Amino acid sequence: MPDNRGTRPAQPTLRDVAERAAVSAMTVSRALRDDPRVLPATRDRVRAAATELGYRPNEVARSLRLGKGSGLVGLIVTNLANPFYSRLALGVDSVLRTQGLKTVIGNTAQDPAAERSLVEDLVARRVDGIIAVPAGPDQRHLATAAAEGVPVVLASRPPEGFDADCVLVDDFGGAKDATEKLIARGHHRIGFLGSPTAVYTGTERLRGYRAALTGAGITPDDAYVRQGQQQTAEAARAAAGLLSLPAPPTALFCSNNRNTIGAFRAISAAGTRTALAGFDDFELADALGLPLTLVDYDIDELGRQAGRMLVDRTRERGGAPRRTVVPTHLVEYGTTTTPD
Amino acid sequence: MPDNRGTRPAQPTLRDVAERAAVSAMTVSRALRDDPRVLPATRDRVRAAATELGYRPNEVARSLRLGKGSGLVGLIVTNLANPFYSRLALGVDSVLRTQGLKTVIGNTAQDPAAERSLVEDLVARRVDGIIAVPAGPDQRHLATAAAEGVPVVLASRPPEGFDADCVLVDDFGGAKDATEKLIARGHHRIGFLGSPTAVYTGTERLRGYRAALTGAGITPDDAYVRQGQQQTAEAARAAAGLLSLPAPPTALFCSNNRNTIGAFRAISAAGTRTALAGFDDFELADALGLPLTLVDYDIDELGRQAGRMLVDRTRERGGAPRRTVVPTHLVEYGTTTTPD
DNA sequence: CTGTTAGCGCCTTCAT
DNA sequence: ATGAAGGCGCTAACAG
Repeated sequence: MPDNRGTRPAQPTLRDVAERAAVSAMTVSRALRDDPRVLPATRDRVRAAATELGYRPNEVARSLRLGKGSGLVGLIVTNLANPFYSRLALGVDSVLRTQGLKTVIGNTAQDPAAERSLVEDLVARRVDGIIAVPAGPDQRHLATAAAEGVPVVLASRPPEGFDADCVLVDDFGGAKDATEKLIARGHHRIGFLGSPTAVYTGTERLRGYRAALTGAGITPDDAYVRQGQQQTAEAARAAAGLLSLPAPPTALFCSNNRNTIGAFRAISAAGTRTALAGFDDFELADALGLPLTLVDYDIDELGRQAGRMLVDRTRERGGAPRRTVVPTHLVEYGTTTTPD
Repeated sequence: MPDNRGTRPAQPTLRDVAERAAVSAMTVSRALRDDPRVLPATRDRVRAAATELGYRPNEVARSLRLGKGSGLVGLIVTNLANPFYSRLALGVDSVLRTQGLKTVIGNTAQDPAAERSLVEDLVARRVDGIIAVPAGPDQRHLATAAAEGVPVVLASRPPEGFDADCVLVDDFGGAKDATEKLIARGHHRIGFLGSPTAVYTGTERLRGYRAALTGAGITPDDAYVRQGQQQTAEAARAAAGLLSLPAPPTALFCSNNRNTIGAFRAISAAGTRTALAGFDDFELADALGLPLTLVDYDIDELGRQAGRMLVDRTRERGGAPRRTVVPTHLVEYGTTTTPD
């Protein structure tokens, strides 16, 4: 991998400003940071010199000297194009920016190797912390970072194999609620479409779905379960598969918005009256001309809580790891069908 | 604004590793970077010591010493929650990462002051460049950064008042094509819904809309033009306003996806057969049960080109500013209505 | 109020 | 093949 950090034309330094203002570098340093010990007249002179030279403090040097972090917090997500992650990022940033911290977003595109190298790079840059939505079950790179004293907060998944703060969604409860709603409407054969099995949120939501069935005296049937779809096209194919079973499900529960949208397309194409429910709200869900039950929750709040936890952790290291859970609620769009 | 960069527990440095491996710091530095001048045996010993200590090279110190950039590129956008910007970010990052550069995303939430301070911070961190989608017409902060030698690339808007590379979309042509399509279907009274007037893309698209009308011998009527809507709700209100005119437009052209979606909602609510066209494709556009003509273009490519331009610029400073334009094409969803 | 000294962690240069 | 000196730009600590 080529190292392309550019050769920068030399920028003026403290000393250049000092020379021009006929003071010492130290005085410039103080004047520019509004140290009250500097004579107002001197301060103004220094300021003027700095402006004339177009002086910019070098945050890199400052950071090194202060021996603290860089004022940066790394946020690791798998796919920024998913509105879920971009909203999360905004929530995180809204909190961090009030604390003078900058958010560096790293996109891993689901690649564990990319995630690992990203973490290493962030640690090397001495970030003040890392907020991550880990892609896979192997979190050793995060464990290492945490062990080296970098505050780590996980969002939407719990830590595996080490201790860290985390902010979760009520995956189990939300999935159970939505499935129960379908059951209450008279559905017995309910299909499940979900993300890869290795993903925590996926398995929790599957658990919730099964719990709802069991609680209603319905035996979960794995023939109605399709897991592993990440894109809407795959999800549509999986849904079509379920719909063409000899005894097709009369309702589908989808564990995330990619699967819900895919299922919607499959149902539209098949022309059936299959009821649809899913995890995650999404734009235009109300305009699809199909009844839809969605498990909604405050993504921004998820991000804000993650940001707050990280800030707390930069202040008080040590202490037991904290875990909070963001609640979910059901949203209904259109009118819901009942089985024939 | 509190400065919350955390106090980090001391991490092992080169010297710590040197002591443990019983060599000098210099040798450690070389060994860790695979300098061939180091005896393999020594190198292994050093490596072992580094691992045992959990040593991580300090990128901050490295960066300072090398006197080059930080290996970071700042990307400034107004609203990450808009899929347009998150896709752009992915396109940019896909190019930069192959060059060993990291993308730092800054969200300004349309606030010019936030944008200014973001630029300053990036310059202070000695980023290797800045890619920006400026929020407003005042670009002096970017001009300053450029003048100080930081490569600046603008995406989707041209530089105002200074020279810089930029990557644009064929705003004029796309808007003209879409409007002509509506005209070809027999529409004469065509409304326009757009973003704030100060935004370049908005004015270009308005120009395209007007050019199509004029070209067809229709006199543009400002009574059919509504500008300034940023959110779908405002756009829906503006569209409803047009639809309730004495002689309502039989078709609407929207200058971005927020306005298109708002217009869609207004048309649905009003129950009219108003034809709809807009700039930007969006997910589920095909599922709205309404005919829709959209101006589509490759956002990722926009990002990739911006990334490439920046990389080029870090290598060869100087030279005339470059400007490229990403082409657009029309996409049709559903069947299109003709005026009564 | 201002200046001097020293050093953050690393790497270039020049010895050895 | 390895090491010692010096300094990147900045600031804390201690003069004066």
